[in-house]
Amino acid sequence: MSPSIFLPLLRELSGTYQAFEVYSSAHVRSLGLTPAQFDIVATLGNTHGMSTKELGEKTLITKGTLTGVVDRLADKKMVRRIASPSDGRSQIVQLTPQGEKLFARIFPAHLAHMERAFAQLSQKELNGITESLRRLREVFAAAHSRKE
Amino acid sequence: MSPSIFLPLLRELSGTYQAFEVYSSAHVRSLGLTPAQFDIVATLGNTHGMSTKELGEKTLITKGTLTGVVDRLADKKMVRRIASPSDGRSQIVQLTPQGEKLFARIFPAHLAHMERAFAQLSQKELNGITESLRRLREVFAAAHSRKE
DNA sequence: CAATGGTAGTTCTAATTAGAACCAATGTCA
DNA sequence: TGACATTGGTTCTAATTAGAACTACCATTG
Repeated sequence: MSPSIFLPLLRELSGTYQAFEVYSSAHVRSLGLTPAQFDIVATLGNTHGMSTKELGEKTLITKGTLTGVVDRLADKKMVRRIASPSDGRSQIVQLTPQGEKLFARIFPAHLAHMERAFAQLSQKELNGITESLRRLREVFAAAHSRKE
Repeated sequence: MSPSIFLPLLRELSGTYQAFEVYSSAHVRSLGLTPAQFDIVATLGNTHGMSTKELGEKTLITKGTLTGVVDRLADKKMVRRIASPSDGRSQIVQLTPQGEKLFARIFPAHLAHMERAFAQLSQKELNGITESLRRLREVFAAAHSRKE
């Protein structure tokens, strides 16, 4: 296989993700949160909280990073940590009432912002793109699990 | 439009990019470079150098970040900065002979690593995914340029 | 040619990032 | 039960990140 065959795909993947980041994170910052903080608040919204581990899995934020992000949200009184009743090692992170209010204010606003972008896509296009992404993810996951 | 319609796409985009990062950057680090540094070396390879501005456009690295990344590569004697002959504000960044050797060693190795992942995809799948990414990028770019 | 506005890079700050080392709690298994 | 590996979180370090303010250098226009 000639290498140049998949290089355009990689460039497009980086460029597309970058375009998403620029569009999304500018809006998130205008709401007063960093993208990582928004991710946490959005994930905790409408739940009773979850362990740091689970939060990391859902947000794709590494555990080492997560400690700092949660620390900063806790400083702002938006989340709190409570001990897990079932596992002495585990912390449950949950929104405070103030965090709930924040969630209610910014989450719909951000959804509306993203919706303005996606209005350009038909349902069929949307599904096709999602499927392409899923396939590509599988490819990397499979290659990764072959461990080399 | 119900919001939930595009959320799976966004999750998939993040997840796919993350899977790519994990697969690619673990290998890059094993070669002794950070992903950003690799990006710079790969972009400068087989050229006579380019301005910091151009380098930033090709690698999608912000100019503020770029200064530090190039600094570190310059510390390792892999790149050097020379004044632009035509523009007094501009710097040309180029690989040193040592940097060229590094490029020759790691670029093909990394390409081969990526190729192991892409071997699973047919040419047709590859084109389809690339097209999906391009379309999605357009959507964000268009929404972004409408400035809101 | 002087004023003015734009551009290329650097610097600064706050935050995120991955990865590795570490600690405490948990699970396993003989 | 007692050794031992595993797991959840924190801590530490080096690097990247975006964004904003700043400097130096163009370029344009009157």
